[in-house]
Amino acid sequence: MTAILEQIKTKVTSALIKAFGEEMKAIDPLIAGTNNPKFGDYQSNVSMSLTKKLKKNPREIAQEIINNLDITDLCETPEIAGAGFINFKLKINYLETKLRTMQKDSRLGIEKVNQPQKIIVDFSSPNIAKEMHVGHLRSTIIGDSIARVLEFKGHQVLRLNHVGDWGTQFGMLITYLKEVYPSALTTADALDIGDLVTFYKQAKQRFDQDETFKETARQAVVKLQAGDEESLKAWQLLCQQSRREFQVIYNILDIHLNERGESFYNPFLPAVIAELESQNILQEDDGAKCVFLEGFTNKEGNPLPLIVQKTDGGYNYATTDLAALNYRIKEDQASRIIYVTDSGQSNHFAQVFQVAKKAHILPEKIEVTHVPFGLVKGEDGKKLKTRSGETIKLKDLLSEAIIYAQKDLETRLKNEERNETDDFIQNIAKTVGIGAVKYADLSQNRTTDYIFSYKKMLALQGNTAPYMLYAYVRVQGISRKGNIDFENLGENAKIILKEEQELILAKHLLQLEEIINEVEKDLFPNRLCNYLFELSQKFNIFFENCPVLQSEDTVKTSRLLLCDLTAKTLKLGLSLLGIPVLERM
RNA sequence: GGAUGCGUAGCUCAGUUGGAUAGAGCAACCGCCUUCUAAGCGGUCGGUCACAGGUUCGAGUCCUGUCGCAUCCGCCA
Repeated sequence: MTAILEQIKTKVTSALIKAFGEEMKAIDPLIAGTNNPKFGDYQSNVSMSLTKKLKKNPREIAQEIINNLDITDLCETPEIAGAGFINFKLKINYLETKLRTMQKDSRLGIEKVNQPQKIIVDFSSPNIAKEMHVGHLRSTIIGDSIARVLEFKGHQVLRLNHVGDWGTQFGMLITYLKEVYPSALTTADALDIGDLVTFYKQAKQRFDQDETFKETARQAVVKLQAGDEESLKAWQLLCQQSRREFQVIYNILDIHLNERGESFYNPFLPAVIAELESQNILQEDDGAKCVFLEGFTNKEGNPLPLIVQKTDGGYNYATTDLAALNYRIKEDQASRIIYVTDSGQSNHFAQVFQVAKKAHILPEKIEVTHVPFGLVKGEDGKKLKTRSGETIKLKDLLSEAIIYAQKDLETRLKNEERNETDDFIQNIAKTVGIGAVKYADLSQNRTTDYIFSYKKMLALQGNTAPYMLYAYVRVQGISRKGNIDFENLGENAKIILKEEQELILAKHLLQLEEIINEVEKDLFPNRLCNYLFELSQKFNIFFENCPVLQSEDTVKTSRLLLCDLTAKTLKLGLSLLGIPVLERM
């Protein structure tokens, strides 16, 4: 089943060719949804754009397009309006049969892509020996949703957790632990992860202040990178412990990832340098090996280098990223690579990609995309911190959301004099709490900073997870009350669209595929959120105005089908955001 | 100084390759539960789309400049 927009596009294009010749093949027919029902459901803006080319007035062009258009299966006769807009109004019986087809299909009529791509989504990426904190929230949630959408479309997705398990930080930590807590380097779990973080901070302080310590730490990195056994053992212990901690969070969030940290690429780093050298783009500057960049300058206006090997011989993250890119293209055979990191790294990625292109590591046909996102800020508009100024641990943030949701629920149960089991309450609190955190993040255009507020994300009205979940619950309420089995409404059950509210809901339901295709292409999950919010609103209006169970048979069946399709759409849409639904709440 | 992003209603934000009258939610005020979960629905109020030019049939959207905010800027990742 092809999205309606695509079908109209194809038909208008062939009408253009018929009317004005083969050269119209390259012209985008400029089809878009209308912003006002009086203009129908879709419009083409192409006539206005062709006036110069064809030396005719736009309404004339529009008329010729319509004369050559074969669209009677989809739409009423198109009308010309305003400056030369062509308005398309979908036929009701077309809507009815198409909706029924969707409702019967487990994928709701959405086809998988013809040519699946191998796509890498690089997201989450916490640092070993540190706890996951609020800074990892967005990458984890947005990356997961993007991966889910691409997987649903049938692509082969490799979800990579590029954990920070290598580099200067380990030299620092190992050197410091050797001094103050040597058993942590030889015994598993000798330290609590929280203490490890404390030691890490102290190590960082020493590193910044104490030159001798700095030098020892640097040597420790070199030793580690050279494969020193004692260092490797210590490093592995720290990694294992962190890994288990991360997994707790991933379990709560229901996120699956393949860990492939920076260390994985360690063996390939020298080859990167050799490659850059052989292509004559490597230069030495102040003892460091660099590639000089185009379009990046320092304060004096001189070109900025990308440093790939430090004066002490160590490698840094640019080197790792180049090696990773090379590996992902050559070994993983990825044709699209997506990096979900904060927008502060935009420069870095632009630089790495530039060098990779220059060095022929990155061919033209491979699509690499940095998917940037803004900061998480507190309600005061500043970077989110605890009251005492500490970074907020992700674990704490998530449990607080669950507690908040539970309190809300318990107040409501009390007011409504409902009695529910503890299991029921726990389950709802978790689903609503975690769903709210995810949804709040995903529903905002990711490029901007976003203000984190439990109160807003858990609000029962507005563009929030609870609102969406409630719409779903309402449908389930109908089936419970009426003892309805949605899967057994009869093969001949029909959707009949009569009321205004039914039509509005129906037309919106049909847009799902267009939206998912957009997210697949542009990687903005907030479009999907917006769609689901509008769907919920439209369903609620339908629910208020169109009684289901009390209606006479054919109307009742038709409305039940609409309810079911709405519920299925919400469930699928939310699942692509990583949010499960509830039967009751 | 340079790079990138942002500036839309009192607040939080949408706004699709430029398209017809710029949209939600919150807040404020007014209505609707003997009917499928009122965690809902309807209504009222609220805008020089930062500012100034430009491009064109048409600009919140594209270009130039100005102002403001944020993030980043050679050996951390």
